[in-house]
Amino acid sequence: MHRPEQNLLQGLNPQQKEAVVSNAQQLLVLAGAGSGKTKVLTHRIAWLLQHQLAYPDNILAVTFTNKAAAEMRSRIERLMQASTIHTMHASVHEHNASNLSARNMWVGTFHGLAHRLLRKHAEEVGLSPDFQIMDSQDQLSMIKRIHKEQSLDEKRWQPTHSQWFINHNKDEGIRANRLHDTSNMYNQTLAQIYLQYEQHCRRNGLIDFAELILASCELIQRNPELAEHYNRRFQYILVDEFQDTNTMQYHWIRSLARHTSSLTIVGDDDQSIYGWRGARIENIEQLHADYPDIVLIKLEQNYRSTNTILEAANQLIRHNLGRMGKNLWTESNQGQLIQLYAAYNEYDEAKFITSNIKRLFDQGHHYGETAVLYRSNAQSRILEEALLQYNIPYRIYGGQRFYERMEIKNILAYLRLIQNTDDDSAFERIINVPNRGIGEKTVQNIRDYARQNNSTMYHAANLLLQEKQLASRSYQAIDAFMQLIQMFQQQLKQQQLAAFVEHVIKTIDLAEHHRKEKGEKTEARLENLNEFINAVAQFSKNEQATGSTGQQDNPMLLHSFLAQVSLDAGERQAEDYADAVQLMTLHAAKGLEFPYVFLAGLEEGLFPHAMSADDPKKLEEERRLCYVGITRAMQQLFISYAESRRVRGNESHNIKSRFITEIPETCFELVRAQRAPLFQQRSGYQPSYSRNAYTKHKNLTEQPSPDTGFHMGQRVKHQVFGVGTIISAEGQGDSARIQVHFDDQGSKWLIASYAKLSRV
DNA sequence: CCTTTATTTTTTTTT
DNA sequence: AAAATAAAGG
Repeated sequence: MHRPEQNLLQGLNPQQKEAVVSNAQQLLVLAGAGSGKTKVLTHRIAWLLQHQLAYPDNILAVTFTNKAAAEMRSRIERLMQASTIHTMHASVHEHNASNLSARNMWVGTFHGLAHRLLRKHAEEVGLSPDFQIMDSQDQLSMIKRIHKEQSLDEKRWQPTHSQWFINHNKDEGIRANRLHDTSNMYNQTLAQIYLQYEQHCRRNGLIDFAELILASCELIQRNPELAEHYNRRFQYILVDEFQDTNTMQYHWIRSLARHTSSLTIVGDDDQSIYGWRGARIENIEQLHADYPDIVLIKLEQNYRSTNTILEAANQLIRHNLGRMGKNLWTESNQGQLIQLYAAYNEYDEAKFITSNIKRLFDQGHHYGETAVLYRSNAQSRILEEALLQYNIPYRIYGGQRFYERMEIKNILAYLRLIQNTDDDSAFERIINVPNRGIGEKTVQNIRDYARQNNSTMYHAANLLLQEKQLASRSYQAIDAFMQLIQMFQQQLKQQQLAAFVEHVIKTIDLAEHHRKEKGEKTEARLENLNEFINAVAQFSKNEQATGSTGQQDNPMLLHSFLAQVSLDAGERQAEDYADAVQLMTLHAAKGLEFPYVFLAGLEEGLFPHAMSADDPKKLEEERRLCYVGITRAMQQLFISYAESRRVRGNESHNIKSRFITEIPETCFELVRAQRAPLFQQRSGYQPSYSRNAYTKHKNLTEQPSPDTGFHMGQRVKHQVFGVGTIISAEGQGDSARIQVHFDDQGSKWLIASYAKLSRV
């Protein structure tokens, strides 16, 4: 029989062990990609429990994504079941067994946990007890409304900029009333918008993401007793992905930890990729300043990738300055070289990727072993088309999320308005969905009236009805709408929540509404609505099982459902278990690993993105993003770039990404055209359907080639440069270029259609 | 006030 | 290329 310690420490390397058992008051674990950081975190928690250094409710573990939080929770639960923690504790504290449930542990995202704090103490920070969370879309619509109210010039004052301004200040802990720089009109106006925004939020009972963190910080700061309470409770605070924390999140940790709690910080400065969202890589340095005695442990042994992949990653990231310094190593074998493919265009790239996936599948691999990673979501469409054509099952993460779909946002807005009539975003969104004859002018009326009376739009609409200052058509329409909402409010209590939601959808006849709109999305929309009802049913079931809500308290149930929805963007659960290729952005890929990884679109302007080109700091973040991408791969990595690509409707030509050249050539194996010929000389006649690049490309590679094409390695003669050998070629049609190494003149790129080469 | 059509904008990543 | 917004016509 194993001693319990062996269960938890078995298979760990010395550094990992040290991190798991450390009794340092502050511990910083710099954990490279694939070095087993989640393992260390979960095992450390299990270790603390096992040795009775902590009960579950003494532990606070913070991550960034819901996925990571769920993963951590389930791994801890598995460890607790496997080891003898439960029995050991139970024998000592039989009377207190309920404390031992993992449920008492606070494991979650920053936003999720902050939300939990605020729910418990809403009044103390002046929040309405039934406040709701708005996502960035809702936030933007509120800001647009404010801009309209202030009648700001739409060209000069962009709502998105105001949004950035507000969020940025909140992330730094600055409230509107602290903005004293009124030296110029510009700052004055922004401060004014911010102030207005805060008022609107309060009036509507809404808070945004940044507010969750900021308000809970203020809560702790202003209430020494509460601070004391949570301080004593959370004796062990563990933070994952620390490099992605922003100023307020770090503050949040500090205010909960003070000096009495033990801090375990895990992070990797090389994987900081959320600077654009306020993340401060400097927080790692700040940590040393704030806690001089902090113990540093580096995890540098990688258990994930082959030596080749690791070498590429190491060499790439060396181009960043001011790193904390870390060099990953592995005992694994060399592995295969990185396959580098220069595609003509994005379709050719997609074909390269799909045909390799197909090949891997034919060799007996599962589709699920493969991931395709890209810089921006827009790239997924072409890949998707190609995968469909090859009949390869795939799953796309991110992009259009479930709860962000229009039809879902609409039904959510109904539910939000039913739950809280002060929610102006919800009110505006659905007052005329489906069409009930309330046009822009009437809405503007309500908006103005609300502003005059400092009230919410729902309230203003009621006032307008009472005062009968409306044209009879609008009067009837608004009256009907208000009665509809009131009726729903009463019916909410009379049936199961899911049934109620179904009832709402039926009553307002969203099915008919979506049938009327053009396009072929109707079916999908209705399916999504059904899925939404299922989600509600599922949620109700879970809530009732955990007993946190009374059985028949529908308003409460609806309230917590809405809160959950805004915090959890809603990954599609459907087809979760199907064997499918995984498509996602590089950001979404962090923390994951796959045997086979394709990095697509490594072109200057796309990756690194043009937005980052002029700022060295941003460029370094792009490089870290690339580093993250490379280190996702376990067995083999494929990198591709396209010579030309359609961006926002028009074609653009880009050179290959600097990141490719920063990786040693010895790591690569260049993939040339998969089938001869390399390219075709443009013929005089172009059939009309060849405007579709995909069709064109298909013709190019799948039909036997006419003899007019040139081949790699072929000897050719140029009128000026003389005789040479074809060493490379790119593009097709007009843009087809070839690189010829001339015997006397060296290598030159030539446009195939102009060069007038003759065969030797 | 609604529907259809023309025009303009889009900035990349997400809790 | 798609989505959001503006303008026109009914």
